[in-house]
Amino acid sequence: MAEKEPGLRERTRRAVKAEIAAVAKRLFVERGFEATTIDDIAAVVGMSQRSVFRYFATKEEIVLGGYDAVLADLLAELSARPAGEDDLASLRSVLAFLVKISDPPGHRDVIASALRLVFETPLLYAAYLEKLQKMQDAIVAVLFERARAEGRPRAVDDPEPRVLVAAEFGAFLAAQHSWLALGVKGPFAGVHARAVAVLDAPRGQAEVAGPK
Amino acid sequence: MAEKEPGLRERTRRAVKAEIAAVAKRLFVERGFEATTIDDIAAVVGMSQRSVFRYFATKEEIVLGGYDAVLADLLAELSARPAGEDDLASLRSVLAFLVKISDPPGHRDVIASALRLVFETPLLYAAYLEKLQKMQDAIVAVLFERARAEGRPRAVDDPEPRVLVAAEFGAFLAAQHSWLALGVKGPFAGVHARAVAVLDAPRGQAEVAGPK
DNA sequence: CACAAAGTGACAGTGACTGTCACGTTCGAC
DNA sequence: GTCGAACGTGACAGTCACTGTCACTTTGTG
Repeated sequence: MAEKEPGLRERTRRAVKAEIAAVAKRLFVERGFEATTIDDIAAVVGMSQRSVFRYFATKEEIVLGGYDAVLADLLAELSARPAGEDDLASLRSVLAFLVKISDPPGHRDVIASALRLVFETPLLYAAYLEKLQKMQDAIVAVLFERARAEGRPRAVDDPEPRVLVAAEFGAFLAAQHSWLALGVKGPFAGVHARAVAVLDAPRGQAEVAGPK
Repeated sequence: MAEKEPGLRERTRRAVKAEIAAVAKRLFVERGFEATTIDDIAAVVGMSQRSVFRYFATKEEIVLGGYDAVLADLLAELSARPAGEDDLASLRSVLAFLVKISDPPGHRDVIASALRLVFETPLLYAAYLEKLQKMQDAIVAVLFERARAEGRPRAVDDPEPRVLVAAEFGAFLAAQHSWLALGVKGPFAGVHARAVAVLDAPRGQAEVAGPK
């Protein structure tokens, strides 16, 4: 629906967008997100403030805009799951995808500074939480729809899909925090696996001997 | 630390604050959050825009400011738990408190419109997510500290407390969504219990027969 | 080449929020 | 009771994210 072959216009647009984002991210990391104005960014890129807003709707989008594409990919991954697969299994494959792109090989230092920026800037952190929530809402909608299509419709107030999705995303976010606390060293997948293990541990008697 | 006996100055301050909040919430529900300016509110209350900002740091705080007190109560509840109690049990008592105040008897219609306002206004929803996250962060910090004080310190990158807390809060939020989807009918505690049951169900084979 | 669509700069405007200052009120010491 | 300090407020000016508009240029297309 939106996937045509590039086309020169679209390609320049993407290039400009990428340049703005690159410049902006650098300034944000150097001076801080709030201390950097859109005019600063526009000046460095060499365009008017108005034009920057033609590429990004908000200041936060400059940093987090990439997650719109991620959301689309997540949904694609989800609808590629075999019919009849249970929700948790589908969900985990979606999360595995998210985990994969959260630690692209060879870019760990870039990811680290970006992650730090987002987690340490309240405005960005709030926007990030909103993005994660949007992903969850979209996934939940698909799970409801899938249940309906497979002849086992769920009541509108059935909390199960929401809870499952929220728990998985909660573990994902917790893993990102732990990874950051660790200095973004080592593969994220390992940290995430430990987080998911907490979810899988039988409830009611927490305290499974932790790795030490 | 902040709990002294009222004192006239403090009492008037709280009264004014409550009046601003009451007026603002009415206007927000009537005209929408974004369509209502601080000047509108100031005009109705009969004060200057500047003065409104002396009571509330941001527009969102007018609606969500109450959660600062909730956070304090949550932490009080948590530190009142018996030493040695396992994290999940303590956590559940904290959540029970949150559930309780989320459905105060006799105010369900007020809660319903407030909940709808928050969930349907992106700006407010993001701010609400941020508040919930702040609560989680504070609770996680206490759990880490408690573990240290009890002689079983956790590694800084141990994801367990974060995951447990995130899962519980995820279930809470999911329950609020389900409650809203249901039209805010019936006790919230019931909806919440169903949500928590999903967490407690053994993993790996989701699909426990749902209520029908 | 012509023409419509798309991109841009310049300008003005809104609204959330902040700093500052002068003025009036109030609280506590005496 | 009174007086000075602390506090609350209105008025005003300023910043910054964001939006609408318009005239102008650039560019893809037939």
